[in-house]
Amino acid sequence: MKIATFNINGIKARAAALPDWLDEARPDVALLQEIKTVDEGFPREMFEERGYNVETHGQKGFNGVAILSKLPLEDVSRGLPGDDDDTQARWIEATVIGETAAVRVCGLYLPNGNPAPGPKYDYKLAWMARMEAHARALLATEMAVVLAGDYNVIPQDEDAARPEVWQDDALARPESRAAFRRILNLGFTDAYRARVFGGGHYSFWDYQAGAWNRNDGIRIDHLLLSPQAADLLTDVRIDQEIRGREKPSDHVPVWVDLAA
DNA sequence: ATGTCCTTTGAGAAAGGA
Repeated sequence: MKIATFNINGIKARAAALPDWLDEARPDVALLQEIKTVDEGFPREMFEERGYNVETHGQKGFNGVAILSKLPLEDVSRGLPGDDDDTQARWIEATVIGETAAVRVCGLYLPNGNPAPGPKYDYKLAWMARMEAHARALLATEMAVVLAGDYNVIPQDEDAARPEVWQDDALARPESRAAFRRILNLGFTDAYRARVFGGGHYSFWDYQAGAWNRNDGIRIDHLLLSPQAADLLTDVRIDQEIRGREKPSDHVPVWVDLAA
């Protein structure tokens, strides 16, 4: 079961690049972030005609997440538990019925948090605390669980081409990194780091200042695997070349293959 | 290099977010 995460930065703007990538990469499941549309505005047919089931959790103008799946989906849930007043569309989860195992997949768009310090940073850290609580509950189910999305967290200095630039940024500040580690320490595996070591591996390059051409990137899109999912891991990859194409997102897809 | 892109508002250009 090939499961990908991809922050597409607007479904309307990616109407060509996203189907092109889907046709080549052929993921069984694609978790999309920043669809930047309400549910009614999402072009479901574009994906249904390719054999995908479509579940969205949209919002006007920004945020918004979606699940595309060639396999059956059950028990779809929208929104991160823990704060009924939080109306931002940043979380969707569902159970994917694979040939040999069911996988609980969660698609997440973690708050950016800048400027830090400030209310947006407070929201980010509060959101991460809620995510930790929910991740703990998911672990308790003993299912194979995949937490995949745009984490807006640079886990370590090796995950940035120029770590000194990000030192005081909400994506790399100690509190953000510690909150990310707390989730890992529950028993999750950063799928990419289970297989690939060292620097130079990024999932985001800013549109500004020729960041892509200078390979001035950061690794902020992650797939965290519960022990039951980590045991099924057979492959992981960043589809980096997508960033060099026409009208790209500023993020690229990251995917895992699970024996499920 | 204060360097870009995407969306909304509202009807052209500017803001907010990233």
